[in-house]
Amino acid sequence: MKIYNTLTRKKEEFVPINENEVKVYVCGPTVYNFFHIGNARPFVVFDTLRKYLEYRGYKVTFVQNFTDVDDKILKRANEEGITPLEVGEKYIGEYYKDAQALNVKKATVHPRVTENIPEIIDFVQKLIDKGYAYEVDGDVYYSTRKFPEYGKLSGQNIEELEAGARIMIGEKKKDPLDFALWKAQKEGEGLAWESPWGMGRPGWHIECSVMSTKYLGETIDIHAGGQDLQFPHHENEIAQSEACTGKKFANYWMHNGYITIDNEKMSKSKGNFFTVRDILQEYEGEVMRFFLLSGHYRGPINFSRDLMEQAKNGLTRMRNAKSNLEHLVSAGADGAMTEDEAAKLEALVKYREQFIEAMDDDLNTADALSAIFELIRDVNTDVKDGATKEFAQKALDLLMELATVLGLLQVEEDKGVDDEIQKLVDERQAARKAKDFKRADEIRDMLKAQGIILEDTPQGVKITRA
RNA sequence: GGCGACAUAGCCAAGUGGUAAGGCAGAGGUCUGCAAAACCUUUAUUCCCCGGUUCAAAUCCGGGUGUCGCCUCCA
Repeated sequence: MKIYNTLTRKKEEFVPINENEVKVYVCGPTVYNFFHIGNARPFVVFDTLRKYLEYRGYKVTFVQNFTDVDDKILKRANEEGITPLEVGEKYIGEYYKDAQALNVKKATVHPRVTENIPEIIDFVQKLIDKGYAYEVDGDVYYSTRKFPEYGKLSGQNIEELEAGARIMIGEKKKDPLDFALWKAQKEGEGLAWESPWGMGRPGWHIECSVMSTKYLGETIDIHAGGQDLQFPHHENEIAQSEACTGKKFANYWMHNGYITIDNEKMSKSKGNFFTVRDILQEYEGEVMRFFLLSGHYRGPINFSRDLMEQAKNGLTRMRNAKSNLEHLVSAGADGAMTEDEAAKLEALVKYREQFIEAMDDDLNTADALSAIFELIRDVNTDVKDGATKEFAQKALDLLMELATVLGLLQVEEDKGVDDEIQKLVDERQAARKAKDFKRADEIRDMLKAQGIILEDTPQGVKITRA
Protein backbone atom coordinates (compact mmCIF):
# COMPACT_ATOMS: atom_id res chain seq x y z
CA MET A 1 0.00 0.00 0.00
CA LYS A 2 1.17 3.49 -0.77
CA ILE A 3 0.55 6.37 1.60
CA TYR A 4 1.22 10.04 1.01
CA ASN A 5 3.52 11.09 3.79
CA THR A 6 3.31 14.76 4.68
CA LEU A 7 6.77 14.51 6.17
CA THR A 8 8.40 13.67 2.86
CA ARG A 9 5.70 15.10 0.60
CA LYS A 10 5.69 11.90 -1.39
CA LYS A 11 3.66 8.80 -1.76
CA GLU A 12 5.62 6.06 -0.06
CA GLU A 13 5.22 2.33 0.17
CA PHE A 14 3.73 1.65 3.59
CA VAL A 15 5.96 -0.56 5.71
CA PRO A 16 4.84 -1.04 9.30
CA ILE A 17 7.33 -1.29 12.12
CA ASN A 18 6.11 -4.74 13.04
CA GLU A 19 4.93 -7.03 10.35
CA ASN A 20 1.14 -7.43 10.24
CA GLU A 21 0.61 -4.79 12.87
CA VAL A 22 -0.15 -1.09 12.53
CA LYS A 23 -0.16 1.56 15.20
CA VAL A 24 -2.24 4.61 14.40
CA TYR A 25 -2.84 7.77 16.37
CA VAL A 26 -5.47 10.25 15.28
CA CYS A 27 -6.01 13.59 16.96
CA GLY A 28 -9.49 13.53 18.40
CA PRO A 29 -11.99 16.22 19.28
CA THR A 30 -11.96 18.81 21.99
CA VAL A 31 -15.14 17.89 23.76
CA TYR A 32 -16.84 21.20 24.40
CA ASN A 33 -19.60 20.89 21.81
CA PHE A 34 -21.14 18.57 19.25
CA PHE A 35 -18.58 17.93 16.56
CA HIS A 36 -19.01 19.63 13.21
CA ILE A 37 -18.81 18.54 9.62
CA GLY A 38 -15.16 19.54 9.47
CA ASN A 39 -14.31 17.26 12.38
CA ALA A 40 -16.27 14.48 10.78
CA ARG A 41 -13.94 14.22 7.82
CA PRO A 42 -10.84 12.97 9.66
CA PHE A 43 -12.97 10.66 11.77
CA VAL A 44 -14.51 9.06 8.72
CA VAL A 45 -11.40 9.08 6.56
CA PHE A 46 -9.10 7.53 9.13
CA ASP A 47 -11.77 5.10 10.26
CA THR A 48 -11.79 4.00 6.64
CA LEU A 49 -8.02 3.72 6.69
CA ARG A 50 -8.34 1.50 9.72
CA LYS A 51 -11.04 -0.66 8.18
CA TYR A 52 -8.97 -1.06 5.06
CA LEU A 53 -5.82 -2.00 6.96
CA GLU A 54 -7.84 -4.56 8.88
CA TYR A 55 -9.31 -5.84 5.64
CA ARG A 56 -5.78 -6.36 4.37
CA GLY A 57 -5.04 -8.48 7.42
CA TYR A 58 -3.25 -6.06 9.71
CA LYS A 59 -3.90 -5.94 13.39
CA VAL A 60 -4.56 -2.26 13.94
CA THR A 61 -4.18 -0.51 17.24
CA PHE A 62 -6.07 2.70 16.78
CA VAL A 63 -5.83 5.46 19.34
CA GLN A 64 -7.93 8.60 19.23
CA ASN A 65 -7.86 10.97 22.15
CA PHE A 66 -10.45 13.18 23.73
CA THR A 67 -9.17 16.60 24.70
CA ASP A 68 -11.16 17.22 27.83
CA VAL A 69 -9.09 20.05 29.29
CA ASP A 70 -8.99 23.23 27.32
CA ASP A 71 -9.87 26.91 27.44
CA LYS A 72 -13.06 26.32 25.54
CA ILE A 73 -14.14 23.60 27.94
CA LEU A 74 -13.49 25.79 30.95
CA LYS A 75 -15.47 28.54 29.32
CA ARG A 76 -18.31 26.21 28.50
CA ALA A 77 -18.36 24.93 32.05
CA ASN A 78 -18.77 28.43 33.40
CA GLU A 79 -21.52 29.14 30.88
CA GLU A 80 -23.46 26.01 31.68
CA GLY A 81 -22.80 26.11 35.38
CA ILE A 82 -21.36 22.61 35.48
CA THR A 83 -17.84 21.37 36.05
CA PRO A 84 -15.35 21.05 33.19
CA LEU A 85 -15.29 17.28 33.72
CA GLU A 86 -19.05 17.20 33.29
CA VAL A 87 -18.76 19.16 30.07
CA GLY A 88 -16.24 16.61 28.78
CA GLU A 89 -18.32 13.68 29.91
CA LYS A 90 -21.39 15.07 28.19
CA TYR A 91 -19.80 15.73 24.83
CA ILE A 92 -17.86 12.50 24.81
CA GLY A 93 -21.24 10.83 25.04
CA GLU A 94 -22.48 12.92 22.16
CA TYR A 95 -19.36 12.11 20.16
CA TYR A 96 -20.13 8.42 20.39
CA LYS A 97 -23.67 8.95 19.18
CA ASP A 98 -22.66 10.89 16.09
CA ALA A 99 -19.68 8.67 15.37
CA GLN A 100 -21.96 5.66 15.43
CA ALA A 101 -24.32 7.32 13.00
CA LEU A 102 -21.37 7.76 10.66
CA ASN A 103 -20.36 4.10 11.09
CA VAL A 104 -17.15 5.19 12.74
CA LYS A 105 -15.94 2.37 14.93
CA LYS A 106 -14.74 3.04 18.44
CA ALA A 107 -10.99 3.34 18.68
CA THR A 108 -9.01 0.60 20.37
CA VAL A 109 -8.37 3.19 23.05
CA HIS A 110 -9.99 6.59 23.51
CA PRO A 111 -7.71 8.13 26.14
CA ARG A 112 -8.64 11.34 27.88
CA VAL A 113 -6.23 14.01 28.91
CA THR A 114 -7.65 14.11 32.43
CA GLU A 115 -6.78 10.45 32.88
CA ASN A 116 -3.17 10.99 31.88
CA ILE A 117 -2.05 13.90 34.02
CA PRO A 118 0.75 12.06 35.89
CA GLU A 119 2.22 10.87 32.60
CA ILE A 120 2.02 14.39 31.19
CA ILE A 121 3.80 15.81 34.20
CA ASP A 122 6.54 13.20 33.85
CA PHE A 123 6.95 14.00 30.19
CA VAL A 124 7.19 17.73 30.81
CA GLN A 125 9.69 17.14 33.59
CA LYS A 126 11.82 15.07 31.24
CA LEU A 127 11.83 17.89 28.71
CA ILE A 128 12.94 20.30 31.43
CA ASP A 129 15.63 17.87 32.54
CA LYS A 130 16.92 17.54 29.02
CA GLY A 131 17.05 21.29 28.62
CA TYR A 132 14.26 21.59 26.08
CA ALA A 133 11.84 23.35 28.39
CA TYR A 134 11.82 25.92 31.14
CA GLU A 135 9.49 27.11 33.85
CA VAL A 136 8.33 30.66 34.45
CA ASP A 137 5.96 31.46 37.31
CA GLY A 138 4.18 28.12 37.13
CA ASP A 139 4.04 27.98 33.34
CA VAL A 140 6.33 25.63 31.45
CA TYR A 141 7.38 26.44 27.89
CA TYR A 142 9.13 24.50 25.19
CA SER A 143 12.25 26.13 23.74
CA THR A 144 11.51 25.74 20.11
CA ARG A 145 14.93 26.85 18.97
CA LYS A 146 16.53 23.99 20.89
CA PHE A 147 15.00 21.57 18.40
CA PRO A 148 16.91 22.05 15.16
CA GLU A 149 14.46 20.15 13.02
CA TYR A 150 11.54 22.36 13.98
CA GLY A 151 9.50 23.08 10.86
CA LYS A 152 10.29 19.81 9.07
CA LEU A 153 6.70 18.68 8.89
CA SER A 154 5.06 21.91 7.79
CA GLY A 155 7.94 23.01 5.61
CA GLN A 156 8.21 26.24 7.53
CA ASN A 157 11.41 28.10 8.04
CA ILE A 158 12.01 28.98 11.65
CA GLU A 159 13.09 32.53 10.79
CA GLU A 160 9.91 33.11 8.80
CA LEU A 161 7.86 31.77 11.64
CA GLU A 162 9.59 34.14 13.96
CA ALA A 163 8.27 37.06 11.96
CA GLY A 164 4.66 35.99 12.31
CA ALA A 165 4.82 34.83 15.90
CA ARG A 166 3.29 36.84 18.71
CA ILE A 167 3.43 36.74 22.43
CA MET A 168 -0.07 36.93 23.79
CA ILE A 169 -0.84 39.01 26.80
CA GLY A 170 -0.23 37.06 29.93
CA GLU A 171 2.28 34.72 28.40
CA LYS A 172 5.72 34.68 29.88
CA LYS A 173 7.69 32.85 27.26
CA LYS A 174 11.20 33.89 26.38
CA ASP A 175 10.85 33.55 22.66
CA PRO A 176 7.73 34.09 20.56
CA LEU A 177 8.21 30.67 18.98
CA ASP A 178 8.03 28.86 22.30
CA PHE A 179 4.80 27.19 23.25
CA ALA A 180 3.19 26.15 26.49
CA LEU A 181 3.60 22.66 27.89
CA TRP A 182 1.98 23.44 31.19
CA LYS A 183 -0.20 26.35 32.17
CA ALA A 184 -0.48 27.70 35.68
CA GLN A 185 -4.01 27.83 37.03
CA LYS A 186 -5.70 31.16 36.53
CA GLU A 187 -8.39 32.86 38.56
CA GLY A 188 -11.74 31.20 38.04
CA GLU A 189 -10.47 28.09 36.32
CA GLY A 190 -12.17 25.14 37.83
CA LEU A 191 -9.79 22.42 36.75
CA ALA A 192 -6.18 22.08 37.83
CA TRP A 193 -3.72 19.55 39.11
CA GLU A 194 -0.78 19.68 41.41
CA SER A 195 2.57 19.63 39.73
CA PRO A 196 6.21 20.43 40.47
CA TRP A 197 5.41 23.89 39.10
CA GLY A 198 2.30 24.46 41.18
CA MET A 199 -1.36 24.04 40.34
CA GLY A 200 -2.04 24.01 36.64
CA ARG A 201 -3.05 22.06 33.58
CA PRO A 202 -1.42 20.70 30.43
CA GLY A 203 -0.95 22.74 27.29
CA TRP A 204 -2.63 21.57 24.16
CA HIS A 205 0.18 19.91 22.26
CA ILE A 206 1.73 17.84 25.00
CA GLU A 207 -1.26 15.55 25.47
CA CYS A 208 -0.96 13.93 22.07
CA SER A 209 2.75 13.31 22.49
CA VAL A 210 2.14 11.68 25.84
CA MET A 211 -0.85 9.56 24.91
CA SER A 212 0.65 8.43 21.65
CA THR A 213 3.78 7.30 23.46
CA LYS A 214 1.89 5.72 26.32
CA TYR A 215 -0.55 3.70 24.26
CA LEU A 216 1.47 2.99 21.14
CA GLY A 217 5.13 3.39 21.98
CA GLU A 218 7.87 5.89 21.21
CA THR A 219 7.72 5.40 17.49
CA ILE A 220 4.40 4.75 15.81
CA ASP A 221 3.43 3.90 12.25
CA ILE A 222 0.88 6.54 11.34
CA HIS A 223 -0.10 9.80 12.92
CA ALA A 224 -3.09 11.46 11.34
CA GLY A 225 -5.34 14.48 11.57
CA GLY A 226 -6.70 17.47 9.76
CA GLN A 227 -4.49 19.61 7.59
CA ASP A 228 -4.80 22.58 9.89
CA LEU A 229 -3.18 20.58 12.66
CA GLN A 230 -0.04 20.27 10.62
CA PHE A 231 1.09 23.54 12.07
CA PRO A 232 1.58 24.17 14.86
CA HIS A 233 0.06 21.16 16.59
CA HIS A 234 1.81 18.32 14.84
CA GLU A 235 5.03 20.23 14.46
CA ASN A 236 5.01 20.73 18.20
CA GLU A 237 4.25 17.11 18.87
CA ILE A 238 7.29 16.11 16.87
CA ALA A 239 9.44 18.61 18.72
CA GLN A 240 8.24 17.36 22.11
CA SER A 241 8.38 13.68 21.40
CA GLU A 242 11.60 13.50 19.48
CA ALA A 243 13.34 15.74 21.99
CA CYS A 244 12.13 13.54 24.79
CA THR A 245 12.82 10.10 23.35
CA GLY A 246 15.53 10.83 20.82
CA LYS A 247 13.57 8.65 18.42
CA LYS A 248 11.46 9.30 15.39
CA PHE A 249 7.93 10.04 16.55
CA ALA A 250 5.87 8.78 13.60
CA ASN A 251 6.90 7.18 10.33
CA TYR A 252 3.96 8.41 8.31
CA TRP A 253 1.96 11.59 8.70
CA MET A 254 -1.41 11.77 7.03
CA HIS A 255 -3.49 14.92 6.72
CA ASN A 256 -6.97 15.26 5.32
CA GLY A 257 -8.05 18.33 3.38
CA TYR A 258 -10.43 21.00 4.41
CA ILE A 259 -14.16 21.22 4.07
CA THR A 260 -15.68 24.44 2.87
CA ILE A 261 -19.36 25.28 3.07
CA ASP A 262 -20.72 26.71 -0.17
CA ASN A 263 -17.09 27.42 -1.03
CA GLU A 264 -16.40 29.38 2.09
CA LYS A 265 -14.61 28.52 5.24
CA MET A 266 -16.98 27.36 7.89
CA SER A 267 -17.24 29.73 10.78
CA LYS A 268 -19.82 30.72 13.28
CA SER A 269 -19.69 34.36 12.26
CA LYS A 270 -20.56 33.52 8.67
CA GLY A 271 -23.52 31.53 9.84
CA ASN A 272 -22.45 28.49 7.85
CA PHE A 273 -21.51 26.36 10.77
CA PHE A 274 -22.95 22.85 10.78
CA THR A 275 -22.62 20.24 13.43
CA VAL A 276 -23.02 16.64 12.42
CA ARG A 277 -25.97 16.53 14.75
CA ASP A 278 -27.65 19.27 12.68
CA ILE A 279 -27.08 17.45 9.44
CA LEU A 280 -28.32 14.17 10.83
CA GLN A 281 -31.73 15.79 11.19
CA GLU A 282 -31.97 15.81 7.44
CA TYR A 283 -29.60 13.18 6.10
CA GLU A 284 -28.62 9.78 7.34
CA GLY A 285 -25.12 9.36 8.68
CA GLU A 286 -24.35 6.93 5.91
CA VAL A 287 -25.17 9.58 3.31
CA MET A 288 -22.66 11.88 4.93
CA ARG A 289 -20.11 9.12 4.99
CA PHE A 290 -20.66 8.44 1.30
CA PHE A 291 -20.30 12.14 0.64
CA LEU A 292 -17.04 12.35 2.58
CA LEU A 293 -15.58 9.36 0.76
CA SER A 294 -16.64 10.46 -2.69
CA GLY A 295 -13.51 12.54 -3.14
CA HIS A 296 -9.89 11.96 -2.28
CA TYR A 297 -9.17 12.61 1.40
CA ARG A 298 -6.32 15.02 0.73
CA GLY A 299 -8.26 17.27 -1.61
CA PRO A 300 -10.53 20.04 -0.48
CA ILE A 301 -14.21 19.21 -0.37
CA ASN A 302 -17.18 21.47 -0.51
CA PHE A 303 -20.30 20.83 1.49
CA SER A 304 -23.71 21.89 0.30
CA ARG A 305 -27.25 20.63 0.26
CA ASP A 306 -27.02 19.98 -3.45
CA LEU A 307 -23.99 17.74 -2.98
CA MET A 308 -25.69 15.90 -0.15
CA GLU A 309 -28.60 15.20 -2.47
CA GLN A 310 -26.19 13.78 -5.03
CA ALA A 311 -24.58 11.65 -2.35
CA LYS A 312 -27.97 10.45 -1.18
CA ASN A 313 -28.98 9.41 -4.68
CA GLY A 314 -25.69 7.65 -5.30
CA LEU A 315 -26.01 5.73 -2.07
CA THR A 316 -29.56 4.81 -3.04
CA ARG A 317 -28.23 3.11 -6.14
CA MET A 318 -25.94 1.04 -3.95
CA ARG A 319 -28.76 0.20 -1.59
CA ASN A 320 -31.03 -0.82 -4.43
CA ALA A 321 -28.41 -3.22 -5.67
CA LYS A 322 -28.11 -4.72 -2.22
CA SER A 323 -31.81 -4.98 -1.73
CA ASN A 324 -32.42 -6.46 -5.17
CA LEU A 325 -29.86 -9.15 -4.47
CA GLU A 326 -31.36 -9.85 -1.08
CA HIS A 327 -34.69 -10.31 -2.73
CA LEU A 328 -33.18 -12.80 -5.13
CA VAL A 329 -31.49 -14.65 -2.30
CA SER A 330 -34.91 -15.42 -0.93
CA ALA A 331 -36.93 -15.51 -4.14
CA GLY A 332 -34.38 -16.70 -6.71
CA ALA A 333 -34.14 -20.14 -8.25
CA ASP A 334 -33.25 -23.08 -6.05
CA GLY A 335 -30.42 -25.40 -6.79
CA ALA A 336 -26.76 -24.95 -7.52
CA MET A 337 -25.28 -22.14 -9.54
CA THR A 338 -25.27 -22.76 -13.24
CA GLU A 339 -22.04 -22.98 -15.17
CA ASP A 340 -22.88 -19.70 -16.78
CA GLU A 341 -23.27 -18.08 -13.39
CA ALA A 342 -20.01 -19.52 -12.16
CA ALA A 343 -18.28 -17.86 -15.09
CA LYS A 344 -20.03 -14.57 -14.36
CA LEU A 345 -18.99 -14.74 -10.75
CA GLU A 346 -15.44 -15.38 -11.80
CA ALA A 347 -15.59 -12.26 -13.94
CA LEU A 348 -16.76 -10.16 -11.00
CA VAL A 349 -13.64 -10.85 -9.02
CA LYS A 350 -11.78 -8.25 -11.02
CA TYR A 351 -13.71 -5.56 -9.21
CA ARG A 352 -12.27 -6.71 -5.91
CA GLU A 353 -8.83 -6.31 -7.42
CA GLN A 354 -9.75 -2.93 -8.81
CA PHE A 355 -11.03 -1.90 -5.41
CA ILE A 356 -7.86 -3.00 -3.66
CA GLU A 357 -5.70 -1.30 -6.24
CA ALA A 358 -7.54 1.97 -5.65
CA MET A 359 -7.35 1.73 -1.87
CA ASP A 360 -3.71 0.75 -2.05
CA ASP A 361 -3.04 4.00 -3.84
CA ASP A 362 -3.12 6.32 -0.87
CA LEU A 363 -6.67 5.42 0.05
CA ASN A 364 -8.33 6.47 -3.19
CA THR A 365 -11.87 6.00 -1.97
CA ALA A 366 -13.35 7.75 -5.00
CA ASP A 367 -11.86 5.13 -7.29
CA ALA A 368 -12.77 2.39 -4.86
CA LEU A 369 -16.35 3.59 -4.98
CA SER A 370 -16.32 3.54 -8.75
CA ALA A 371 -15.12 -0.08 -8.64
CA ILE A 372 -18.17 -0.84 -6.53
CA PHE A 373 -20.44 0.95 -8.99
CA GLU A 374 -19.00 -1.01 -11.87
CA LEU A 375 -19.51 -4.19 -9.93
CA ILE A 376 -23.10 -3.18 -9.34
CA ARG A 377 -23.72 -2.52 -13.00
CA ASP A 378 -22.36 -5.93 -13.95
CA VAL A 379 -24.25 -7.73 -11.25
CA ASN A 380 -27.48 -6.02 -12.20
CA THR A 381 -26.96 -7.16 -15.74
CA ASP A 382 -26.09 -10.68 -14.62
CA VAL A 383 -29.29 -11.09 -12.65
CA LYS A 384 -31.54 -9.26 -15.05
CA ASP A 385 -33.32 -12.42 -16.13
CA GLY A 386 -33.27 -14.00 -12.70
CA ALA A 387 -30.61 -15.96 -10.90
CA THR A 388 -30.10 -18.81 -8.52
CA LYS A 389 -30.16 -18.08 -4.85
CA GLU A 390 -26.59 -19.22 -4.63
CA PHE A 391 -25.36 -16.79 -7.26
CA ALA A 392 -27.31 -13.94 -5.70
CA GLN A 393 -25.79 -14.74 -2.35
CA LYS A 394 -22.26 -14.86 -3.71
CA ALA A 395 -22.69 -11.59 -5.58
CA LEU A 396 -24.20 -10.02 -2.49
CA ASP A 397 -21.27 -11.26 -0.41
CA LEU A 398 -18.82 -9.57 -2.74
CA LEU A 399 -20.75 -6.33 -2.78
CA MET A 400 -20.98 -6.31 0.99
CA GLU A 401 -17.33 -7.23 1.41
CA LEU A 402 -16.25 -4.11 -0.45
CA ALA A 403 -18.94 -1.78 0.85
CA THR A 404 -18.18 -2.78 4.42
CA VAL A 405 -14.56 -1.71 4.06
CA LEU A 406 -15.85 1.76 3.27
CA GLY A 407 -18.34 1.58 6.10
CA LEU A 408 -21.28 1.74 3.70
CA LEU A 409 -24.45 -0.35 3.33
CA GLN A 410 -24.33 -1.02 7.05
CA VAL A 411 -27.89 0.05 7.76
CA GLU A 412 -30.05 -3.00 8.18
CA GLU A 413 -33.46 -2.29 6.83
CA ASP A 414 -36.47 -3.45 8.68
CA LYS A 415 -37.77 -6.44 6.76
CA GLY A 416 -40.58 -7.34 9.10
CA VAL A 417 -43.92 -7.58 7.35
CA ASP A 418 -46.86 -8.03 9.64
CA ASP A 419 -49.93 -10.06 8.78
CA GLU A 420 -52.05 -7.07 7.92
CA ILE A 421 -49.62 -5.83 5.34
CA GLN A 422 -49.13 -9.31 3.95
CA LYS A 423 -52.88 -9.59 3.58
CA LEU A 424 -52.99 -6.37 1.57
CA VAL A 425 -50.12 -7.52 -0.59
CA ASP A 426 -51.93 -10.79 -1.26
CA GLU A 427 -55.12 -8.95 -2.03
CA ARG A 428 -53.27 -6.73 -4.46
CA GLN A 429 -51.78 -9.72 -6.21
CA ALA A 430 -55.24 -11.22 -6.58
CA ALA A 431 -56.54 -7.92 -7.94
CA ARG A 432 -53.71 -7.76 -10.45
CA LYS A 433 -54.46 -11.27 -11.57
CA ALA A 434 -58.08 -10.29 -12.06
CA LYS A 435 -56.88 -7.18 -13.93
CA ASP A 436 -58.44 -4.96 -11.31
CA PHE A 437 -55.59 -2.49 -11.54
CA LYS A 438 -57.53 0.25 -9.86
CA ARG A 439 -57.70 -1.72 -6.63
CA ALA A 440 -54.12 -2.89 -7.03
CA ASP A 441 -52.82 0.64 -7.40
CA GLU A 442 -54.98 1.78 -4.54
CA ILE A 443 -53.32 -0.72 -2.23
CA ARG A 444 -49.87 0.16 -3.50
CA ASP A 445 -50.51 3.86 -2.89
CA MET A 446 -51.95 3.21 0.50
CA LEU A 447 -48.93 1.22 1.63
CA LYS A 448 -46.63 3.76 0.10
CA ALA A 449 -48.21 6.38 2.30
CA GLN A 450 -47.12 4.20 5.23
CA GLY A 451 -43.59 4.04 3.89
CA ILE A 452 -43.92 0.58 2.44
CA ILE A 453 -42.80 0.24 -1.14
CA LEU A 454 -44.08 -2.57 -3.34
CA GLU A 455 -42.23 -3.45 -6.49
CA ASP A 456 -43.34 -6.14 -8.89
CA THR A 457 -40.46 -8.27 -10.07
CA PRO A 458 -40.39 -11.48 -12.09
CA GLN A 459 -39.57 -13.18 -8.79
CA GLY A 460 -42.65 -11.84 -7.06
CA VAL A 461 -43.41 -8.77 -5.01
CA LYS A 462 -40.50 -7.06 -3.39
CA ILE A 463 -41.43 -5.25 -0.20
CA THR A 464 -39.16 -2.55 1.18
CA ARG A 465 -39.48 0.26 3.61
CA ALA A 466 -38.71 3.80 2.57
C1' G B 1 5.24 38.79 3.26
C1' G B 2 6.44 33.09 4.16
C1' C B 3 4.44 27.99 3.29
C1' G B 4 0.92 24.92 0.77
C1' A B 5 -3.30 22.90 -1.91
C1' C B 6 -6.57 23.03 -5.88
C1' A B 7 -8.49 24.37 -11.20
C1' U B 8 -11.30 17.93 -15.73
C1' A B 9 -18.85 17.87 -18.82
C1' G B 10 -24.87 21.14 -16.01
C1' C B 11 -23.04 19.28 -10.91
C1' C B 12 -19.55 15.92 -8.08
C1' A B 13 -15.18 13.33 -9.23
C1' A B 14 -10.88 9.67 -10.75
C1' G B 15 -7.02 9.71 -13.93
C1' U B 16 0.41 12.07 -13.28
C1' G B 17 3.43 10.74 -20.61
C1' G B 18 0.01 7.02 -24.99
C1' U B 19 -4.91 9.36 -26.79
C1' A B 20 -10.71 11.34 -20.98
C1' A B 21 -13.19 5.98 -15.19
C1' G B 22 -17.38 6.31 -12.07
C1' G B 23 -21.65 8.85 -9.70
C1' C B 24 -25.71 12.63 -9.74
C1' A B 25 -28.90 15.42 -12.89
C1' G B 26 -31.02 15.67 -18.16
C1' A B 27 -32.76 13.36 -22.98
C1' G B 28 -34.30 8.99 -25.78
C1' G B 29 -35.30 3.75 -25.64
C1' U B 30 -36.14 -1.56 -23.54
C1' C B 31 -38.79 -4.14 -19.73
C1' U B 32 -43.69 -3.39 -16.87
C1' G B 33 -51.08 -3.52 -16.83
C1' C B 34 -49.02 1.14 -14.92
C1' A B 35 -45.10 2.07 -11.81
C1' A B 36 -40.53 1.15 -9.30
C1' A B 37 -35.96 -0.98 -9.95
C1' A B 38 -32.81 -2.39 -13.74
C1' C B 39 -30.59 -2.34 -18.56
C1' C B 40 -29.14 0.16 -23.31
C1' U B 41 -28.05 4.74 -25.95
C1' U B 42 -26.81 9.81 -25.42
C1' U B 43 -24.12 14.41 -22.78
C1' A B 44 -15.89 17.01 -22.54
C1' U B 45 -12.20 16.50 -30.52
C1' U B 46 -11.00 17.92 -24.81
C1' C B 47 -8.95 18.62 -19.24
C1' C B 48 -8.19 27.48 -16.46
C1' C B 49 -4.92 30.47 -20.10
C1' C B 50 -0.13 31.21 -22.86
C1' G B 51 4.45 29.27 -24.21
C1' G B 52 8.04 25.02 -24.14
C1' U B 53 9.94 19.68 -24.01
C1' U B 54 8.35 15.12 -26.65
C1' C B 55 6.77 10.84 -32.02
C1' A B 56 3.01 11.58 -28.15
C1' A B 57 0.80 15.87 -22.36
C1' A B 58 -5.09 16.71 -18.78
C1' U B 59 -0.58 14.43 -17.14
C1' C B 60 6.48 17.05 -17.47
C1' C B 61 8.87 22.32 -17.50
C1' G B 62 8.34 27.90 -17.49
C1' G B 63 5.03 32.02 -17.07
C1' G B 64 0.17 33.88 -16.03
C1' U B 65 -5.01 33.87 -14.02
C1' G B 66 -8.47 32.23 -10.45
C1' U B 67 -10.19 29.74 -5.84
C1' C B 68 -9.11 27.95 -1.04
C1' G B 69 -6.15 27.11 3.26
C1' C B 70 -2.05 27.43 7.05
C1' C B 71 1.38 30.97 9.39
C1' U B 72 -3.94 33.39 15.46
C1' C B 73 -4.78 26.11 20.47
C1' C B 74 -10.17 26.11 14.06
C1' A B 75 -10.38 19.03 11.64
